[in-house]
Amino acid sequence: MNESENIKYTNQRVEILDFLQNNYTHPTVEDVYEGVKKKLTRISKATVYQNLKFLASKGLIQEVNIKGVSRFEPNIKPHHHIICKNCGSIVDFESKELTDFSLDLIKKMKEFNIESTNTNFFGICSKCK
Amino acid sequence: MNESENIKYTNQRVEILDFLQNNYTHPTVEDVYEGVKKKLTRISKATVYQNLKFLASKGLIQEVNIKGVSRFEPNIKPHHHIICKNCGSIVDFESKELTDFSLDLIKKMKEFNIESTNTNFFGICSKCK
DNA sequence: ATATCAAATGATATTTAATATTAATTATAA
DNA sequence: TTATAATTAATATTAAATATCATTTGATAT
Repeated sequence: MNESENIKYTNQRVEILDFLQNNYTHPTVEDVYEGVKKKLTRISKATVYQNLKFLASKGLIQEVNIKGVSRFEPNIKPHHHIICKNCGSIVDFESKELTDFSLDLIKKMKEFNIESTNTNFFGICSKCK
Repeated sequence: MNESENIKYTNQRVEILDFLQNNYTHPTVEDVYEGVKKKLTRISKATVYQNLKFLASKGLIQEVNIKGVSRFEPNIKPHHHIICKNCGSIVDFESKELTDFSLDLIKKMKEFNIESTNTNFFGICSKCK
């Protein structure tokens, strides 16, 4: 983190960030809460909510909403998601090519000031088929 | 609708479908409820929920989840969305080119059986900037 | 035209995700 | 070490969505 920003490194915050940086399954708040509780048994779910929002606002993690629920991931590079319609599992798909293609296509849209783009792919994963 | 499927055309269902087919603002359930209530004053919100789900399952409308809330639209062709980060307004972006490009890119992903794709563009709309 | 019956409705209760409030606690910098 | 601003934890509240179920309705066969 950026020392000029005066960020407090509390135990809770460190554990939440650590949990997420070792987890590429796109966990929900509930998942993070359950995971972190193993080390910090007295942590409150509100703290998990607050810190996930906070860490995302600082750009240290990324929030992604899938089918109405927020999920969090350590991969902060622009990327896309492949989502299983059946089990809901999510896999990252990094493709600068796709991001660039999308942004290039949208340039003609003068009314909107486009800043970012992301593509979701829906299908059936190998486990489910 | 498909007559072989034995679908009941209730007043409520017809009004909900009609409301949506004249509305390209991607209304929420609440929006649809408020809109339809003008004609069917005694309609229940549960009925709106049920019918929107039903109509989407029949492919007559499309459900899209933006920032955690479900929205519904009459445009059932594959398309993409441009979303204002500030006011939340949503504009359709039809581009077979982008859909095809995306699907073509993902073909190498043998584990997943990809069926569809959609891209969200985030930015600031003309009103907000 | 009427009876039948599965489907749909509406009212309400419940669940779930997320946010808000606030007193007590804690991390940092002076 | 102290001051103080941020953070925590517990709880309350809100909002979206789903579940339940008695009653009603619409399509079909007669």
